[in-house]
Parts: sequence; structure tokens; C-alpha cells
Amino acid sequence: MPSGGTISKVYDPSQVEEQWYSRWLEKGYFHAEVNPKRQPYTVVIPPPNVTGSLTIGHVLNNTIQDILVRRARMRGRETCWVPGTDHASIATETKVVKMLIEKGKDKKEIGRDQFLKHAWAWKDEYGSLITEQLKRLGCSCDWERECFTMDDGYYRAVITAFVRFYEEGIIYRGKRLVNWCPATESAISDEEVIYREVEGKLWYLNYPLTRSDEFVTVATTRPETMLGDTAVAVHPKDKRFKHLIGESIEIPLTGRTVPVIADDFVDPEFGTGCVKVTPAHDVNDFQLGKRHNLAFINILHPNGSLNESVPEQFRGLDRFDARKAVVSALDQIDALEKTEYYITSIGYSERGGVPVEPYLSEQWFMAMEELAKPALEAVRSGEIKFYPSHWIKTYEHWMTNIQDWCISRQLWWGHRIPVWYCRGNDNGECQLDCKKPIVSVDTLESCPVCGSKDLVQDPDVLDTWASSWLWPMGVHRWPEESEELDYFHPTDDLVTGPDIIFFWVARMIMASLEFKGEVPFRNVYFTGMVRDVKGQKMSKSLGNSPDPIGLIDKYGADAVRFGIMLIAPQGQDILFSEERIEAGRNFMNKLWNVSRFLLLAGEEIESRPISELDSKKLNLPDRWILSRLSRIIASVDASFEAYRFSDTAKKIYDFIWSDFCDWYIEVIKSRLYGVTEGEKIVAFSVACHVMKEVLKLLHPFAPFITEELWHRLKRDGESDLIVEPWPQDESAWVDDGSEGNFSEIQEVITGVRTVRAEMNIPPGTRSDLFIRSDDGQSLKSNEQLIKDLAKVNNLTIRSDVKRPSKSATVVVGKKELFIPLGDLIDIDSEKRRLAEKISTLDGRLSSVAAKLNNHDFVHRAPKEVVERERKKLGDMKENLAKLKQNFTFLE
RNA sequence: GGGUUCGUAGCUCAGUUGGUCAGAGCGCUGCGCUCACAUCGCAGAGGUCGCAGGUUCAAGUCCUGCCGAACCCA
Repeated sequence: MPSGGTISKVYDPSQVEEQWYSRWLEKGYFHAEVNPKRQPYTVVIPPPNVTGSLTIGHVLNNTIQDILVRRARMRGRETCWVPGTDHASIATETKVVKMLIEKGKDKKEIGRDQFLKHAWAWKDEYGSLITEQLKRLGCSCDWERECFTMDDGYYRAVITAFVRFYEEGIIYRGKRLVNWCPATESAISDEEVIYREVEGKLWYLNYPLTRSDEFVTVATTRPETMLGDTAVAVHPKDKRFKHLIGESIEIPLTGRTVPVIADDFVDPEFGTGCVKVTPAHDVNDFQLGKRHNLAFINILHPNGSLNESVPEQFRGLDRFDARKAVVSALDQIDALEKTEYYITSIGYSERGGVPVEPYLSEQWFMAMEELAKPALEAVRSGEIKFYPSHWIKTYEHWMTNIQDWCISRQLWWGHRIPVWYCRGNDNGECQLDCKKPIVSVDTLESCPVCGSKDLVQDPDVLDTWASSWLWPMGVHRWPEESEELDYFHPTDDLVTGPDIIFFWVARMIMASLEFKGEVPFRNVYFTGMVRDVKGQKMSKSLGNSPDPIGLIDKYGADAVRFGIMLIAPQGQDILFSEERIEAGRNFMNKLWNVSRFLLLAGEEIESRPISELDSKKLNLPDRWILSRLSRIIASVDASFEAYRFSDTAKKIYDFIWSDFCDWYIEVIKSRLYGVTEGEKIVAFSVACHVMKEVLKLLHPFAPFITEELWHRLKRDGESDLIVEPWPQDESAWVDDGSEGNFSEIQEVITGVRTVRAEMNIPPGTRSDLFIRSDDGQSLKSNEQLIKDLAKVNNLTIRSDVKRPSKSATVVVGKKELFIPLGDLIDIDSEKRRLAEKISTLDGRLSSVAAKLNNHDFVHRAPKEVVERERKKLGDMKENLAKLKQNFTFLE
């Protein structure tokens, strides 16, 4: 029973949002428990960086998750959305290091333990910011299950996975070229390298042969690496250089003598066809070095400056200063042939922002090929579905070309590699080579072989993704056996960005299949990227990334959520601008006001459940809106199943704004204010029913306002909207006849309105309306609403209506409308109007006629299609005749 | 160099298996503070669906080529 109370003219979200969120929390609606009687529905949040803050991207991503979760909850599933944060090794460590520098402290000076204390303090201070922001957005996460990737239990899961893989030989240690970030002084994975086209130079260097005055010219984009050259290579079939193979060459500045080798890898077309080989500083040269057994000379310190392997004059120089110094030194000894401008692609460290250095070092790797196979199959077979599905191809491509994963990072913040090395210095009896790793889940105090306490743990931590890849299992305490894990895993839907398809999505699939023997999720929805109106990526440095909390303060969380969903088509990037949020805000206000209308009406009229209404008492508009509602419910469900959230939002928006507010509410006003008590109740009850059903449909998108309005409109015994049952299939209400009849009435009304607008009829004046129709029954029984909405005084509906003089004409279907305008008529504009109608109709008619004159069409097209065209032609002819006839009356 | 996605109204985009598919919102124009809402209502103007071929009785829709934009991988 609606109870009005006071309801403001404009919706003010700040009055309602916080109190509903507290109430939902208090009532425990967000919390899920193992419940064998109900089917679980699980989502795990893509854990945001623990020290991060909410971005528009997060708003999009988490709104979608909340939509899925709230709908599942209303559909009776045991719904569990696990929230949490990621420790974000490099990102957080970088921030903490910066903060320490500002305080005048140095990471290396204070040492690992002290550093970690500061890092945890930082996490404690800033770690809950983003989760609090998610609450403002309305996210209905199960906060009792909140998880952090460095919680004790989760930490243990990560370590356990490492130990298992080590024991299986999947994780191994190796000395290889890795992508080295000199800014953070750590290895990074292939996926963390961002390639950019950069205008660089190509230097041509002359290297003298030892045995003669001859020299060879090599081209390079990185001249400083010549200090680490250990060969010169040519293509074996290149006639120009064949005689050089086997000769030795003196590398200038170093005095080092190196061989000329032949290898197919060399491209004779590039540069001079003769290349310098630096096995310790170039990926391709590394392979060459291995094949030809060359020396590997590392010339760099971890911070990117030159080390002791280079001549004294260059030691300690940063790599870019060294480049200048080397070029100038070569120039002085006439070893610089020439310099060309050259566009080259350079890899940058995603986090450090500096060019990555291929760097020879000892790291931990994970062999990926075997892990990838079942993970690839899970997606190919459709066990895991991608939305949009085209991402499958990207996934396949990566998975079939997968490389081993460098998982160690030279950082402190993260999961420390569970490997110890025994030095046995205290008893000197250990049989182990001290380089041999001892792996253990639990912290080791002494060597299991010799008992020595002289152990050192590997200083490195694991790549963050080597922890978050366990997320769907880890949040439910894997590797512990638990009811939760069995019940809530696999999860149902994952919502994330395609930018982390390799980093995270693919690896989670591998991890769950490997450790749990099942997929981590059934469906993956990839959101688009959020960009600004110019199409640029949102970023803090560009200053084009609005603060979502500011937007929520200004427009309300529902408006922000709904606004962004309106512009987020499946699989497309989102061009964000604040105007879009205004559309959301306006819609919320519309919703508020139509409810306000019902509430005010409800102060005097009783509302009953529609099941208690006598269906014979339903008017055409009632049957029409109920039919439309039932279609919308079905259509919304279908869009949801296809993960088409933007479509869903638009459908609800259109139904409420156009069908419900513009038509149904306007139509029932006369019934609500006049006539008999019984008619009032019917109309009002139908309106309340539709409104409440729509609130349910809209609740996942706009949880706060819908809950607020629900409580004002709900009847006794009904619960909070968040746990109300989702609208059932109401296809029994589908009524094609009523929809047809009503749309005819709509056309009549719109036709009259158009004439009035074009003739500039003052809004206050009513005019008469004559309708010539052979079949006016439906119109006759709805006279009052036509009069009301078309501002008609006297309405005459007969088959033998005579066209009144000085009237405007509209043809609707087979009906002719005449609006006597008296002196208000502007004959010229009426002529123009009819002439335009005639000419468009004429054009369409001739195209249909042409189709039907086409022998092939008539014979080959399906009968229904031909029949439809015939009927169309007939109707058009009739209409055209009427229009033409009326046109002549104007003469 | 390989791959993916996208070119539809001034802007942002819908358009699912070829045949009521030429649409919506914003913007624009005219009128209106009509007892839910000016964060509103009523009405209107705007597009040879990137270009060129092809398949078909029929093509924004399928195929080929080209032009243009974005992203991913190497």
C-alpha cells in the first residue's frame, strides 16, 4: 500500500544511499554461507591494487559485477561476491620507496625488515581506501570474506603452489637474459614490457681485422653495447663476406679480439649485412652466443650503469651517457663510419617507465607449455566462455606461442621465494653444494641434510601475478580442504579488462585446472577501456580521469552506475564524459517523480495486487501496458543472459520513460481523478504493479533509489527489494490485439498533436476531431483518453463522416482524421504538409510496386514475404488515394 | 611484418539468423512552467549505412579488394 509521507520534488541521493547500504550490511544480505539447498553463484573481484584508489575503470568493472550479483541474489542463488585487494609488488614497493626518500630514508640502508614494516604500515593506512570507495558505489560484496593476497592463509597458498611446481620440475632456476628494469632494479615478465616506436639512430661502426688493414662495418642502434661484443656475424651465403668467416676482429676501445662467425640468423639486407654480436645484452645475440659458444660479457650494473668489464673511462657511466661517450670515443679514432636516423621499437618497463635492458641474470622460471594445453582446451571447448567471444582468438594466439614465465622479482614486498641455501659454514660438513636450493613451505631453521643453521633464504619475491593467479581458489583458503572451496569454486562469472587477459585470466585458468582440476570460472566478460571524449586513455598524468567519488557526491551512485552502463556497449571502448552521467541522473529523477505521482495518488486510492483484479475490468491501456511489461521482462532476461548490459539498461530506460511515463501514466490520469472508485482502483493497481516490477528489473543497475522507492510503494509483508524475487515470466499477459489497438490510438493522438504543432494552435485551445472509420469500435471505447491527450473537445467517430471545411487532415491506417481549424488554418502550410506526405508515400509505393513487378521476386521470395509486400502495396494505395483526395479539397 | 576490432544522423552508438532496419540518446529548431518531473512535456529537421566490386529475387547485414581509425603481438 503506497504511503506518501513527504516526498521531495527532486531526488536527492545523499538522503538515501548511506542508510540503505548500512541496512543491507546489518541484515547480512551480502553474506553467503555454504547452503546445499541452494545453487551457489560466485564472483571474485579482480583485486585492485591495495594502495590504489577508485578509477572510472573500476566503476565500470564493479558496477557490472554488482549487477550480476544482485540479479543472481534476487533469483534465489546463494550469492557470494568475494572482495579483496592485491599487494601489487612493484607498484606498492615503488610508492613506499618514494615515501621513504621523502622522509630522507633509503631502502637499502634501512634493510629488508625495516622496509617491510614501513610497507605494512603504508598498507594499513591506505589499504582500505579503495574498498570503502566500492561501498560508496553500492557494491554488495561479502565483506566478511574480504581477502588480501598477503594474508597469512593466502601467502601460504602461494608458497605451496611454488613448492609443488618446484617438486614437479615446472619451476626451475636458470641463468638467462631477462627483461630488466633498471629503475626498479628487478626482472620483469615479457608481458610487463610495453613496446613503443621511437625515433632513434643507427650508428655504423668500423671494426678492424687483426690480420690486415681491412675492416668491417656493422650497424647498431645501441653503440654502447659494443663494449660487450664477443663476435661479428655474417650470413653464410653472403658472398661479400665469405672470405671473412673465421678471421678475427679487434673490437675498438676494448682491445678484445673476437671471431667472425657465420649464421643463418643474419639478415644480409639489414644495415651492412654484417652484425655485431653482444650475447649478454641482446635476445638474438644470446641465441647466437649459445650456438657458437661465445663469451657472455655483462657490461652493466643492475641500475643500468657500466660495470668493471668495460675500459676504465666508461665505468660508472649511466647507459645513455655511456652511449654518447662511446660514440665520441669511436669518432675520435675514426671508427665511426656514419650515423642515420632510424625508427625503432623500444621496450619500456610498464612500472619503471624506462627502457628495458635485456640482462643476463639468475632467475626463477615457470615452464608454461604443459600448463597451457588444458587451459587452451577449456576455452576452445566452450567450458569457459568469453564475452565478447572474439577474445578467444587473442587467447589462443598467446597460449600457442607461450614462453616460460620469469617469476622472480628483485623486490622485498611480496611473497618471498621459499628457497634456502645451506652454506654450512658453522660445521663445514654439509654435502650439499651451497647453490642447490632447499625448498620448503615452512620457514627453515636448519639444513635438512647437515643440520647447519647457516642458511640463507633466496632474497627475491614472486611476481604479483604468480600470487593472484590463485585468486578464485585462494580466497576460499586453498590448499586447505574446505566446504567453502567445494561449494563456491568454480566461480560463475569473471568481469575484467582485456588488457590482463594474459597476465591474469589465462594464468588463473592454468592454476585452477592444475591445482583443483577444474576451471576457475564459467564465463569471462571483458569490459571495454574507458577513454575520454577525444578517445584518449584515462590517465592521471593527462588529468582526464575524473574522480568517481566526486561524481557520486555530485550525481549519486545510481546515476553514475546507470550513466556508465548506458554508454558501455559490449566489447567496445567507452568514451566517457560527465554529460553521460547527467543522463543517468535525469533518469533517476524521472523514476523518482513517477513514483512521487503514484504516492500522491495513493493517498486517496487503494491499490490491490493485480491477481485480485477482475480481468474484465481492465481497459485497453491496462492490457497494453501489462503486455508491454511482460515483453520487457523477457527481453531484459534475454539481454542479461547474453551479457548485454548496455542494451538491458536502455530497454528498461525506454520502457519506463516512453511506455510507462509518457503514455500509460498520462492515459490513466483522467481515470484516477474522475469516474468511479472501481475504475480508479484498477488503473492505480496496474500502475503500481508495473512500477514495482520495473523497480525489480532496475535494482541491479540502480540499487539505492529502487530500494528507497520500493519501501515507499511496497505492501505489508513484502521484504527489502534486494532480496525480493526477480520478476517471473508474465507471458500470459502478452496481448497482440491490445498492443495493436493501442498503437493505433497512439498514432491518432500523435497525428492530431503534429497538426496542432504545425498550425501553431495555442496550447490552451481545444479543437474538435472527426474520425472517418469503418471500424471505430476500439477508438470509441477509448474516446476519453483521445480527448485528453489530443486536446479534443467534441469527438465524432463514424463511417460516414463528412469532411468539415477548413480542416486539416491526417491519415492513420485506414482512418481519416479531420481537425476543423476555422480561421486558425493555414492553407499553404497544410498543403505543403500533405504534399510532402504524398510524395514520400508515392516514392515508397513505387519501390514496393517495382518489387512486385519483378518476376524473380514474386517467384523466388518466400510466400509470406511476397504476401506482406502485396498487402503493403494495397494499404499504401488506399492511403495515397485518401491523401490525394484531401489535398484536392484544399484547392 | 602477423592478428583483432571498428567506420550508420553534428556527436556517441543500437541494428542478433539477409526481407517493416534506416533507429535511440545527446545536441539542434519551434511551441509550452498542462494539478509527478523544466534533471520536464509536445512536435520537428538531419543519414546515397567509409569506397569499389561480387553473391542473391532481395545487402548496413554475406564475400573480395581498397581507404581510414584504434588496439594487441612480434
